[in-house]
Amino acid sequence: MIQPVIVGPTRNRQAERREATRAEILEAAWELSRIQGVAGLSLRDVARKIGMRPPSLYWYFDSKQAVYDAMFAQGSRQLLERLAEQRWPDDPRSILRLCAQVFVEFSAEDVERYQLLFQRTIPDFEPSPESYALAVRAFGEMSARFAAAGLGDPGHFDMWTALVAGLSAQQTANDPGGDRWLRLIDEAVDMYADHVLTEHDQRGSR
Amino acid sequence: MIQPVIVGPTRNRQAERREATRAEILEAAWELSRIQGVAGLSLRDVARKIGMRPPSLYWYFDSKQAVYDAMFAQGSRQLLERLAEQRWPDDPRSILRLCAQVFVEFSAEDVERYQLLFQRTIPDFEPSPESYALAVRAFGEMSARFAAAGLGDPGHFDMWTALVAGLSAQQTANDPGGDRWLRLIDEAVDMYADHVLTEHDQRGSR
DNA sequence: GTCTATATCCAGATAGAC
DNA sequence: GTCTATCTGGATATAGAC
Repeated sequence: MIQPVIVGPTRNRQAERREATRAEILEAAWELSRIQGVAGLSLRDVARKIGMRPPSLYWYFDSKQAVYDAMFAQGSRQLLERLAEQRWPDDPRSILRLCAQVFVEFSAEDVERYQLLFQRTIPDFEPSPESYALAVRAFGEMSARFAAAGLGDPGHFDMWTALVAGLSAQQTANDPGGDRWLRLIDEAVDMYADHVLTEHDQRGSR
Repeated sequence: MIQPVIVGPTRNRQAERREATRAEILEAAWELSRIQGVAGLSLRDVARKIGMRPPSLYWYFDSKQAVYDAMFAQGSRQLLERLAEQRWPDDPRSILRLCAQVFVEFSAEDVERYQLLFQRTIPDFEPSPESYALAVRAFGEMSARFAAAGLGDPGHFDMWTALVAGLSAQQTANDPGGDRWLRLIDEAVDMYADHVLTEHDQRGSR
């Protein structure tokens, strides 16, 4: 889904073609990741899948790291889109519920994407600052929704990321394709909301 | 920490020596995993680290998978030990707190062990039934503590695993070596306990 | 038990022709 | 843009001597 950047009135057909092929490469990389795991991805297989020889890929990407980086950026952009296309409610509890649903479902629907974006388990891969900034922006969007719900406390947001990350991790690792943890989303949100939307500080009770 | 199985009065010194070397190999494997990631482990490096040539390892382990499997079993046994050595309180809330502390700290103190045991992200590795049974036993122990606290509902236990897995995942992935999520443990347990220890069913309020 | 030597295969990446 | 040919290095694993 990488869109070519059209800089002026002179559309560059070559650049467009190049971007299209880059997108094709990334699509093949994602498909293979879903079969053999994103950590087990090989450029040879990617090339074969799209009917190319491996060296030709290097005209489109400088290295395997660059492919991973583009995948990381693409995944982050997909999450940003997903967040942007929601009709956000006003009620704080509804905001929390929608936010959790979007994130956990986004995670569960593509385990390898989840792993690449959030688990950081691929040896020697770290996203570039530009790509990482996209992921940060996605969390910034969610955080902004929280602020809109009147939940500005950063500690509360950390607690929330732990909760949705946990549901996502358990769902993807222990019941992939099922809904054993997905169906706990609403209950988890209620638990969190009950904890966080009450005015009185409960820390005294520990 | 693999203990030799002493089958009778005739202690087999050879077998003991063999087990000691196996333990040495595993220790080296863990150390290298902490440097280059458990997914990036190579038997060449393991061999070099203990002053052997790579083929010699095959006298101790049939394959790389067997090494991973032994590491998996070892990690599970460590968690079982950790659970067994606690002095468990009677109060339900205290049980929950101790249980969360043990698990999250166990996860945070060794990211690679956490990844091998719970994230399942190594291409082509699946634990053997025997090793997996150890991990299941560890969760069984925790589940038994829950039952002792009067929390028999399996859905509640799933929610609890999500919560502690989330704290662990966020801590290990986003603040390794720090305590940004570790310090939320008690608050998380309170949140969970408030939710789960109340008698009235809160689902009607959704 | 540990070694040397080797088989087999795969990986990422580059040079340079066309 | 894509290819062939190749470099370089890595991996797991086996055969067989000692």
